[in-house]
Amino acid sequence: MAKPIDSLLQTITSKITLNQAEIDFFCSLWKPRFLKKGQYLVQAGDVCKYDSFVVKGCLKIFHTNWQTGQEYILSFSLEDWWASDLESFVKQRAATYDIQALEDCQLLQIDYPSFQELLKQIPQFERYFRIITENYLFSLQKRILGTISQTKEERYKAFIKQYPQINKRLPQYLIASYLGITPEFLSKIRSKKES
Amino acid sequence: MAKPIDSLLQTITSKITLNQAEIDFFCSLWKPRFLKKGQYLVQAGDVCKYDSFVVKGCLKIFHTNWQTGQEYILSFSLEDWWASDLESFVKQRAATYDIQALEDCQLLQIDYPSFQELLKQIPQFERYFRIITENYLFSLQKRILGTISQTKEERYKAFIKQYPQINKRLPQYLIASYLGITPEFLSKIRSKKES
DNA sequence: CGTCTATTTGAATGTACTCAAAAGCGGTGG
DNA sequence: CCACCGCTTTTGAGTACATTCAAATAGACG
Repeated sequence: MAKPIDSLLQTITSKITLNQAEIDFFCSLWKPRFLKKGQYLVQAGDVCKYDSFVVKGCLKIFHTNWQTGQEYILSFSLEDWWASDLESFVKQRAATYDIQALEDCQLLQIDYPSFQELLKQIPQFERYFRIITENYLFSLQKRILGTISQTKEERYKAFIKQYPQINKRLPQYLIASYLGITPEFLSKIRSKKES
Repeated sequence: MAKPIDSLLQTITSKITLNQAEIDFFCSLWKPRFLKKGQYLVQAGDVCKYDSFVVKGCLKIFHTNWQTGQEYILSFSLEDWWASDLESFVKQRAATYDIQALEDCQLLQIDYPSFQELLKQIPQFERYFRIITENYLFSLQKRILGTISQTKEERYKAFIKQYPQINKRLPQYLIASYLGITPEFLSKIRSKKES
């Protein structure tokens, strides 16, 4: 039966090759963590002590405007992806984002000292995290181009094409927040398409 | 008298420490390149063969919609920053962006094999490029939050606050393209502020 | 001075939002 | 089993934000 660590290990070894001693060391650094739906993984203002890998479940990374109480979702973290305020984690500074579980979640966590030790002991991870950071960056560049070149309706259509499973899995008001549109307007877009 | 390579070296050594042999090796990998205003550094469809450091001048990285001919500026590259289609460079695939000089430019370039050799010979650079990639990523995250949470007028105000020098240096229609607004509307925003 | 390009201005239009009310939907307890 | 509660989605009217298009003005450069 598959252990939680296996999905993390598989994600890693699809990009870099490790020997058994490295695998054992790597696996020893991660601790399981469970979150109930609604629980916070990180709260803005705190230092993000852990980088978390999502084994099962789904979270939102968002910013809250304290003037209006309005939430803006920066991204969702689903299975086989990461959930952290990366800037807070790598600089060990106060987080600017909140991270909250949208479903019951199973995570694997590494703390900052262990993360530094990992990079030191197995320098390949320096490369690994450079590459996944780059790939995330490329997706953000595409998203920015979308926001400056498309109408909100076009952005929604592109979203359901790229992430059909997220669109089905999450309520409309969260999708709307991610896209930067009102739930009412998203409702109108959706009803338009079916006619 | 300062050589072009000095500004690159200073940027690098502000984050990592190199010995003299490493400095010499590093400097040997970069070749100067000059561009006249209007010249292309990269054209969409080509493979981005070089990573370029901007010693002097200014370029735009943009995407062209072939249906409409409309250009959308992803970012500007000014002194002490980089100009490349990073995804094209690191994966040696066809570029999706064009890069064009907005002024006469002085660059330093490294080709892909030399870049790989640099990472291999001096693994510290693996770390260095991970860190600057992360920092660029954080700025993109903030930009995305801006696009989903602010009106276009608010985005312009945030832009001039963050990049007053770019706002003065470049014509309005380029700023408008970067912000994803029309030049006419930007004109109206600007005239409003002065009243 | 003339030409080319960039900016400004205004009217008409389109896109998306606000606000309010109604309808849908899932869970819980009587 | 149904009634009620809380939360999400839908719908519509009115409004605000931003665009399009066209024409006038301003600036840069030879």
